[in-house]
Amino acid sequence: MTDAPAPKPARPAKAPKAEQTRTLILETALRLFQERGYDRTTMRAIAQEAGVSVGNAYYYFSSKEHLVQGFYDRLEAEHTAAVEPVLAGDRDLAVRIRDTLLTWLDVAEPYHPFATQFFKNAADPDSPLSPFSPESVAAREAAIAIQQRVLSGSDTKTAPELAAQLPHLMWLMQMGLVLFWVYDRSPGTERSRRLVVRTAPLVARTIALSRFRVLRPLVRQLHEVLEEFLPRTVTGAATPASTPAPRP
Amino acid sequence: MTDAPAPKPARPAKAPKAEQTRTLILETALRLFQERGYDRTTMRAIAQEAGVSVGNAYYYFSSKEHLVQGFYDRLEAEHTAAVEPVLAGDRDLAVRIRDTLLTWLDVAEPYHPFATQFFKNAADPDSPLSPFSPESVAAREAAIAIQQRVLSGSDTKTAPELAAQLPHLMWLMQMGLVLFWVYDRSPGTERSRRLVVRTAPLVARTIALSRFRVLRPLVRQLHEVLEEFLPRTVTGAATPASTPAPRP
DNA sequence: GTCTATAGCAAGATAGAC
DNA sequence: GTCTATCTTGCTATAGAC
Repeated sequence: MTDAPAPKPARPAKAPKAEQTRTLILETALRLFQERGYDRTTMRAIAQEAGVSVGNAYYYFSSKEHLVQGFYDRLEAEHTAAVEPVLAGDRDLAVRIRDTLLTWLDVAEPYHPFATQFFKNAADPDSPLSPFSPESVAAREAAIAIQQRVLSGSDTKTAPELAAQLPHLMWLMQMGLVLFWVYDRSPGTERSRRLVVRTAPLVARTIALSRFRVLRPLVRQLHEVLEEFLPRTVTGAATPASTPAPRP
Repeated sequence: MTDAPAPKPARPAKAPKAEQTRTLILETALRLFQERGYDRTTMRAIAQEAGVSVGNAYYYFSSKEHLVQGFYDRLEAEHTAAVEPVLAGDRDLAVRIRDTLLTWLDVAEPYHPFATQFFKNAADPDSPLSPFSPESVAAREAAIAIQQRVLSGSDTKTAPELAAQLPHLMWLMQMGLVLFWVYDRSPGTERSRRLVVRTAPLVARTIALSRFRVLRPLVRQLHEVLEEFLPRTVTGAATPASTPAPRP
């Protein structure tokens, strides 16, 4: 292979200049968000700081919210990377749950000041930033996949009925933690960490207990409720034809 | 006493004119919210429709959000009234939980279209509309008090350790339902109703089971976590000196 | 296809006069 | 307490340069 010195790359991921501008705008926005907070960062300021026109910023990101989606994806990617040692480590379920969530708190920590500010947009059902929105499918599925590995890599056996639903359920719990974290004003979000440390064993124990005889009818009932109300169990593979009727 | 014909009233609840203007603005706003939705109701429109200036509207309500607080309080009052027969009725816990929540859904139903629009503001920790904000204490305590009556009026005995915390916990669950309801796009929010019907027996059963031997350590652990993380157990009466350190 | 410049709208919020 | 005028900012639109 002769190495081509030409600056003309065979097949750039996108037009290189465009991608560059796009990244520049995103980076600038994220930086300003972190410096001044979401609300106090105007589109004008982002454009100016990035050295582009307002129109150009809107050319790449059709709204201020869409800029945040970039942050969203980055956070998920960072967590996925950072949590790897945990998933490959200890097999004790309580430890795995705890460390997975603590890792998320670590990764998210630097963004806490401005995350709280745009969180309200994430809570809007109509916003693309909502964790339940179609735009967030990728990040959501990645997060659920992590929970699945938390479970499957542990030495705890789960009630077979719940196996397929537990990762999704645990993701919901994680959303609860995010909610708590957003409201958490303690220094270093110490309270959120403490909540995780205290709750993880509780959750692990509950999962383990779900195989107990006495709890069988309860678990069965829970299974049915989840079956009906969870959007759809993880990764289309499992549970082929269990929904009574497809919702249009 | 000579009756003074002067327009100077002895001690009106507030300056009468002021109170009148305030109420007028609030009623107008609530009406417009219901007619057009939250976002599409401008402060200009509210002011115009109420026959006052924009500045005047802001004199009484320092932001658009503060206008919604009025709605908040009204909803809580309506629920309190409507739920009375339920609280005085059947002693079966599952039934009480179910009907209390169904009643809430009934009361809230007319507001669903615009409630979803301002919900995002309620999710902002810094907003006075947040259910956890100081401004919402009144509505929150009222809601928790209802849950307390749901429990105390039932024939189910609860684990003594959890007794003081359960109402608060059930209120949290109710907040979860509200979240689901906000996202619920099914006709007549039928899915929310179904969720209540399916979940209420599950919750009642879990509460009943909490007295079981096997679950004792779990319940104890749960108690400790709640003790630490619930803002403070209902109505200052109970649990006098259990917090480790008062947060400033 | 990428980008600038600029003008303008809508709507939340504020200042200061009366 | 109330008003008018003004500011701010997210967002759109257009016309045109490269």
